[in-house]
Amino acid sequence: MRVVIASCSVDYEGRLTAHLPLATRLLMVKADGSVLIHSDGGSYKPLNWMAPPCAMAQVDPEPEEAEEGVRAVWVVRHTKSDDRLRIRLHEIHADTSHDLGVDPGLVKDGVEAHLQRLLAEHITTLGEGWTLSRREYLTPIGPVDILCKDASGATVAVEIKRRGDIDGVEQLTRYLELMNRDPHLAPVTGVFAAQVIKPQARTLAEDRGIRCVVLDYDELRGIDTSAHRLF
Amino acid sequence: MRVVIASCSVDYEGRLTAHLPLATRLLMVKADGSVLIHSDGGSYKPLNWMAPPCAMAQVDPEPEEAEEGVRAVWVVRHTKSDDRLRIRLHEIHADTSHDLGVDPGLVKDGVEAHLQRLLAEHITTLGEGWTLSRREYLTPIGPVDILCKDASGATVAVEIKRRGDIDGVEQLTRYLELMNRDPHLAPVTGVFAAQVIKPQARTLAEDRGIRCVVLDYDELRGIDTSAHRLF
DNA sequence: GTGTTAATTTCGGCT
DNA sequence: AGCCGAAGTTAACAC
Repeated sequence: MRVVIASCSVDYEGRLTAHLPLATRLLMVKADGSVLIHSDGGSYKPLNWMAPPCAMAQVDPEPEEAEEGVRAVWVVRHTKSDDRLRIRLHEIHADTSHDLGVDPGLVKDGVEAHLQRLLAEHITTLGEGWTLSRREYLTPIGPVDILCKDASGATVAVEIKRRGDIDGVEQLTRYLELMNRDPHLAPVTGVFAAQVIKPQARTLAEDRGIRCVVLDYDELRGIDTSAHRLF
Repeated sequence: MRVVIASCSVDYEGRLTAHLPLATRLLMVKADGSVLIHSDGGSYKPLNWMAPPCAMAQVDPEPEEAEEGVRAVWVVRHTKSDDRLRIRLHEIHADTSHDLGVDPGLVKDGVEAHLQRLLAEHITTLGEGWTLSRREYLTPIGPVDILCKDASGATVAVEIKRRGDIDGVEQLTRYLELMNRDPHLAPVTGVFAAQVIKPQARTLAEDRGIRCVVLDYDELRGIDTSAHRLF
């Protein structure tokens, strides 16, 4: 990885056109050729960048650029699309390279898949006497997160989200429409389960006869929260 | 901005739990206290990070950590939520700081807002004799991008996307349902306009009687594409 | 490889 | 400040 601290201006042309005026920034060139241009604030998103696969070439400044104090010009081109980045370097404050090797990668825990597994294991959270039929029940238009039966034996489709938005309600609605056309399955009712349900999503869901359930991750997970205190 | 190259392991606890095994990485500490942990690949998203507002404190390694070769431990805590990051530094290869100043920020051109303005200005792109009624026509469930009339004077709602996906069709469908319930507006037909329309979105739209139109940005913009060649 | 869905999304606009 | 929709989204997963 190459790290350069320099004052620079940048132009991007591709899916849109964008320009960065002259200022001091951090330029990161990764082993795969990708380039990141970071300022000293904001969040993890760079001001500008080029995603791999791409290639960087250092070219001579145009005469006009040289007059304006440009010492070097990097042209970065995407290999597949015609996205391109022109970085004009003025003053270079630092330029170092380091061999980082391949990263073993991030290990995650606690995302939607976990919510789904936990809810499947504790399906009675949705109601006394409910039973699990299938997880990831495949339909031609996508997988239904959980298919179960309520106490009366009626089929229920459950859509699980971390954050319950209008999109999730639409998704569940499509599944329900499809399944209710199948005489082997119909009638199927819906449950929209999420850690947070947005008011608009709740309104839409209830208007369509879909029940909303707010999930408590820690409650579902149980009492094994005490172990492995790192902080 | 502080830039550190070091072998490290990282644990995150917050909205989820995540762990990074020991490896050499780049650590970026920005002026606002935010921390980014980058590997030498992937794209602009860091392996792990802490968003501002947050604060970093260097603490002593636990005895076990010291035995494993940990030279320093950074604990980064988010100021508002209880998200936290524990970074264990083993070998430190570089540690530099630079004053970057405030960034003037990115100037963009060519996103959805531009498409909408251009199409509104050239509404006859959709058909001879069509006329613009309103841009951003507000409904209780959101704004309709463009409301116009076709050559026969019938009302048409236009949804504009850069990339036409199934979501956009659902959005337009909701607007159409709502507007067609209003006797002052009905009947309203729909046009789904985008630079690219995905096959599934097209199928869904046409199945619902919504016309699909592919927009050519350069064509809408006119012939002033020749100026300002940077590449 | 293509398409679909989630994300510690981030970012901007508007109410 | 909160809500909603877009993003040069990126990333993971299924087909």
